[in-house]
Amino acid sequence: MPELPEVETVKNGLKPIIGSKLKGFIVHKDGWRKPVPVDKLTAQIGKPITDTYRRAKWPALVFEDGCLWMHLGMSGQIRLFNSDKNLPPLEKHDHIELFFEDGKVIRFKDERRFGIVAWTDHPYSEPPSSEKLGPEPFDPEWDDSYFYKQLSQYKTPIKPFIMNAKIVVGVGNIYASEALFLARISPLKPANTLTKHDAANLRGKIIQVLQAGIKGGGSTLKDHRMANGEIGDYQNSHTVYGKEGRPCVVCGTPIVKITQATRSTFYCPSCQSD
DNA sequence: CTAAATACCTGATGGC
DNA sequence: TGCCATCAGGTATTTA
Repeated sequence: MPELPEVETVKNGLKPIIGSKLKGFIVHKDGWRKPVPVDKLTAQIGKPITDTYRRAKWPALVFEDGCLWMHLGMSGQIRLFNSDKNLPPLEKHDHIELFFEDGKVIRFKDERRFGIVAWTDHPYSEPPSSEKLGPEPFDPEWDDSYFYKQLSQYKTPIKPFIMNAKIVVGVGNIYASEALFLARISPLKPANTLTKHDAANLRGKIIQVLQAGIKGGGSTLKDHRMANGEIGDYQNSHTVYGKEGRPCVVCGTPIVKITQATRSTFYCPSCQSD
């Protein structure tokens, strides 16, 4: 599911858990890419959630002395139930359950198990990403001159470039194609060939599509769910992603699908010509 | 150092 | 109906 808008939607939907104290948990299935931090979580029993948080595509439950991260991988869902009475039956890939003293329950489901459950000491710490993460797209630190300077240093095609979390976090395969379409920039264009005007334009469109995605509750292609189980809406606003062969909404030219860095890219070869 | 390829895992879909 | 190949929101690790 999860690019920035989907993770932000999940994080916001988990807000009602703030103030609830952890009562216990069950790991129905372990054997993830990283082991579930059972000892760290056990140490939090009796302690309250103080906030919910997001950094890049990592959502977290914040405790007084650390963060429980639940990265959603490609197919993860985090569901919040207000009462342990009349809980729906456990589903096949509900792998972890958190129980709270007030009866609330959080279930982490992940069919493909590309997700990661991890603990870091200190609230609002950086997530356990393997590489140092770049700036948040909505952070004023990520401005036009910073972005342009980054662009000028690499010849990587712009589409995989903006998906690189070292450059800016949160942009995944859907929103990268959508932002480039709005900016009328070819996904194949080398990063260092963008002008200052292109950079400012693209930065604005990235922010625009991410904000619109959040407003729409994220894009549900298959797995994305809000914390209350509802699907997102923003897939209905996609202009190019998944639209291969369909007419461009601007000029009518059929949308083309190509592969870049092993990922599908969709674009209008007319509006987004080199 | 960068950049590209591969691996991780389950399930849906389409061709034959 | 079955079997095989391909593809899917991401990222950590390996290979060049």
